[in-house]
Amino acid sequence: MTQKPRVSDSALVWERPEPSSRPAPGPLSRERIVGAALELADAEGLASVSLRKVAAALDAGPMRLYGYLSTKEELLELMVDAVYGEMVSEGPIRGAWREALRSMAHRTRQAAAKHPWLIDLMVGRPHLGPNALAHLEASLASLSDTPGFGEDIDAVMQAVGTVNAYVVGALRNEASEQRATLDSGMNKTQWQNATEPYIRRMIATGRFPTLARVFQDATHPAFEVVFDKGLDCVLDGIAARLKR
Amino acid sequence: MTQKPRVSDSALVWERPEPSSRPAPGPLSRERIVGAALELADAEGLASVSLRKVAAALDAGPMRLYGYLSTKEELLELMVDAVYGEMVSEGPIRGAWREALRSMAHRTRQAAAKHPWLIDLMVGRPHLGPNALAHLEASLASLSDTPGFGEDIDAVMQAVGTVNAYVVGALRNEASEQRATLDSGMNKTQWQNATEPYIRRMIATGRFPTLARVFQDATHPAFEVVFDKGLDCVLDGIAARLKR
DNA sequence: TATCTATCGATACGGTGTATAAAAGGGTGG
DNA sequence: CCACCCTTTTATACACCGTATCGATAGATA
Repeated sequence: MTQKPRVSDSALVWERPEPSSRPAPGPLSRERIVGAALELADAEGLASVSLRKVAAALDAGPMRLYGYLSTKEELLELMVDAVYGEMVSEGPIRGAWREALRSMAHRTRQAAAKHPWLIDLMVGRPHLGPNALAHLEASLASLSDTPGFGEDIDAVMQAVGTVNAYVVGALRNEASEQRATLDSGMNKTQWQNATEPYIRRMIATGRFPTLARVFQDATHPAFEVVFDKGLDCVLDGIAARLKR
Repeated sequence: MTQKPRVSDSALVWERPEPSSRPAPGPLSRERIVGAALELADAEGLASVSLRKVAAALDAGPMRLYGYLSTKEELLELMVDAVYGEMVSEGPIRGAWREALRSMAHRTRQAAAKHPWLIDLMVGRPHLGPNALAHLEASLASLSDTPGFGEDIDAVMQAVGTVNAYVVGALRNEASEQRATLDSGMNKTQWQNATEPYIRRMIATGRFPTLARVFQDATHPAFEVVFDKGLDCVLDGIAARLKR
């Protein structure tokens, strides 16, 4: 049985790279499994994270993973918690409540930028892993000992929850807008060229006058600006309820 | 080839119901397809919405659907837009900007309550269907002619976007918390009994002092209360930025 | 009525998560 | 040192998925 040569590789050994260091077939661990899953997700998207592929990346059969996980869902939870770990390891949160909440939000946003699949996994599943709890604890702590909140633990919880809700929703917005361009094989201008005529035609029906004004007159700021403005808005709301 | 009898049915014709009026094998339409998909999703969850099952519900082969859709993704988009249609058909939005935004948020929340799968489909995909645009138009319109916003279309867009982001994030929170109990075959108390000891053990490590306080001292209000408080908070933030 | 064409359906392919059971491996008792 | 048992790993298999391909079929047109 002759091996089919891979045309993508050079024919000469000398300029052919070594077979990208496969992880030694040695012992497995949850950490290594999650690591492989993260790499796969970062490189090829969440859809490519299948138990078979993750296992293959570790030179193992799919069923081997079931010694460490009992469900694919658990693998996904571990992936989310691993990212929370990255966020927590950036160090403690400094500043008064407003700065604290803002930097929590920015950390999440950075994590979602680094791992575009994160936001998809954050929705639809509660975050109970140790790192997620640590992240939450950090948020709560930096609020609970700030002038204004004092002992009102309910207000702290409410504030953190509201900001988190906004952050998740806003990141989803960004993600779905960016993904629609990139995910479907099109590049950005291709997608714009595909959807803009549609929007323009819809507007031409006259049924969406305000939308038309948005389309024509509005300055469409960068994602980050929109995110920060909305965040400031939420923070203003918290501030307003604080001094009462 | 003898047909295997379905044990769930009575053996006697007399008390056996007629085969629940299958939709005549007649002509298909996008509307009928989406309707079948909605029914399936409402009854058995989003995971049961497969092209095969949807087609079967219409007495058709799976491939038949590809005359009306070119992808399962398109079916999902149509489902979302159908729900937007329900929301829009509840009539125009009344009141000044604050009431308007509040009722938009509540409409979305009601829709998500009626269709638990909705929030899963709202994330990860832009809402460009005609009904989604109508819903957005309604929001924008009711803000753009309200004292305070006046001509500032950017402010209108920002306000609507922020509220929408919060709503989606908050609904995701509710959904994932509720789903964790119901979705995994457990009922509510089962799930609580499964997770509470874990949380308690994590707290016992002493690494989460603030979380511990939340667990013990906080009053855990109903979902709706939390939602409304957060919403009011966001609205306060908008109000604060308005008078400036 | 005959032919063309658009639609539909059967089949098939490659993929998925995971249940089941055989195989292999390592540690322990005889 | 061998035989046994138990745990870990692997092979196989199942049911299901989205959808590409292509022959059958039926409706419309010449």
